[in-house]
Amino acid sequence: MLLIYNTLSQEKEIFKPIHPGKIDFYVCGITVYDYCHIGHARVYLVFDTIIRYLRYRGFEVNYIRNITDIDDKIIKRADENQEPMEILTERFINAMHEDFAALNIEPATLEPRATEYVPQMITLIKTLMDKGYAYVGANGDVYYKVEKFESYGCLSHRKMDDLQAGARIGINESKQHPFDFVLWKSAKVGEPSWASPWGPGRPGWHIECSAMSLKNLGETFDIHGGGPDLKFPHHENERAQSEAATGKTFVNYWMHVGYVQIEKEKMAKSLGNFVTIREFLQHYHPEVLRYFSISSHYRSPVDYTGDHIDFAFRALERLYTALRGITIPHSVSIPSHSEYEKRFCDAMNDDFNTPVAIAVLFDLAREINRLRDADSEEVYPLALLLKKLGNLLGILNATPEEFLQNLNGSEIDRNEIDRLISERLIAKTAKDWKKADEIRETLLQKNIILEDSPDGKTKWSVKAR
RNA sequence: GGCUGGGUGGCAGAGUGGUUAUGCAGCGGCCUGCAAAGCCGUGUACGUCGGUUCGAUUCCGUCCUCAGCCUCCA
Repeated sequence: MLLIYNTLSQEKEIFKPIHPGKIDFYVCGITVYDYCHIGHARVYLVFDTIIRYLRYRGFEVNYIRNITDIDDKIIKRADENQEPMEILTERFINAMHEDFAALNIEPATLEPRATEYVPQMITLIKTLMDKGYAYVGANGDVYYKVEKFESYGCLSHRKMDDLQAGARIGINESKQHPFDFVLWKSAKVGEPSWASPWGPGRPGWHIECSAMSLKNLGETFDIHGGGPDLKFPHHENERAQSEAATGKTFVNYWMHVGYVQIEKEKMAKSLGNFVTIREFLQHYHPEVLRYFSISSHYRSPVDYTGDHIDFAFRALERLYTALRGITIPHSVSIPSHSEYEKRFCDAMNDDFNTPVAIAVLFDLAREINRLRDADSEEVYPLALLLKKLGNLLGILNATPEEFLQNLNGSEIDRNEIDRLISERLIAKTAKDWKKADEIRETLLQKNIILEDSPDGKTKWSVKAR
């Protein structure tokens, strides 16, 4: 039994897919006009983890994650850069793919681009016009008539009356109601445009996702996810458009991830307080960001600080240390009915409780350490299991050495470290403890920590910053 | 002002009507040339004030307080 918290009902519900064994999953993707930041990373890392787990549970997951490649901000940025919009979007789509790949986020099953679905959007807007849910405003833009959709506000749990018309929304005389939102924008000079029954123009943001999901997943599908800031108005509007057009339930389960905050404030492009994924990866191993993203529950906000990133690093360090130096014989297989795996699944089945699932990993690591200290053969199946469960969460994919000796952002190189260790071994053999300790201290100053093994060898790792 | 979600031990972070995760840090021990790592042991935690209850951190109400949304935003 799998429980999923549904934003619409605000309750955990037993998950029932429309088609047994198959899940249609739509997540709103990126508007491509800049590099992705840590806030984006968390959302897509979270859904990646969820989808990995669903697939492990045997579901065939059809994962659609769109790209918004036509939008006001894109046009503005292209204009600022004095470059064609397509060149700009292509560049940031490529950058996004690089970043996501670096984070080991599995590719979506399909990645539709808004500009490829303009005919479907026009058809959808026509349907809304025919049904009386849309009108052409005085300025030539086409608007959605919010008041006609009775359950408008249900998803974001607000009533039309509470929305305080005009309080924070500028008065637009072309609209019949302040909350009516644009479906089709008539073209301005020099802007990209498509022909339509309402003249040349371009689609509004919300209609994109309605059209792309309708085309690829049908009128009703299982799960719709996205960042928390999309709940209102984007998802509310999507729902209003889709349900008005088809007369069917749009989505069965709505999922929203918590914010990434920085210094107790939301991280956002518009606030300029963001750290990009690629900046992060210059200093840290990608799994550190993943661990940071899933070590709190996906619906909770998390605060991005150096300390919290350190915690994530240290936690992974412990897991990798448990696996370090264990060479698993090929004959060993993963235990089939492990209590650890059961606890792990129980946690994940409860609305993807990754913190509890991770706690199981640590219990496993402790057991591995114990068994290894006791020279027990039993260590091998458990090490395999730890790797398997870690991989399900998208961590422990590297070798312990790759992770523990990740020198990104360090000021010392591998050869220098090896040289100093050799020098120290000579000193140690001569029982010159003073010199041996000096070398160890020198390396520690550069964030390299040494460990002497009983067999006389010395291992090194990078310390948390 | 409306809506949403929080306030848990030194920090982070789960969870539960009674047995009180997990990680980091601390303390004691084992191990080590010394360390590190690891192992063993160790901590009168649940914002306030009331209520329900044999018993509440967990349920209900009050209050205080934090964050987010109500405009583009993952």
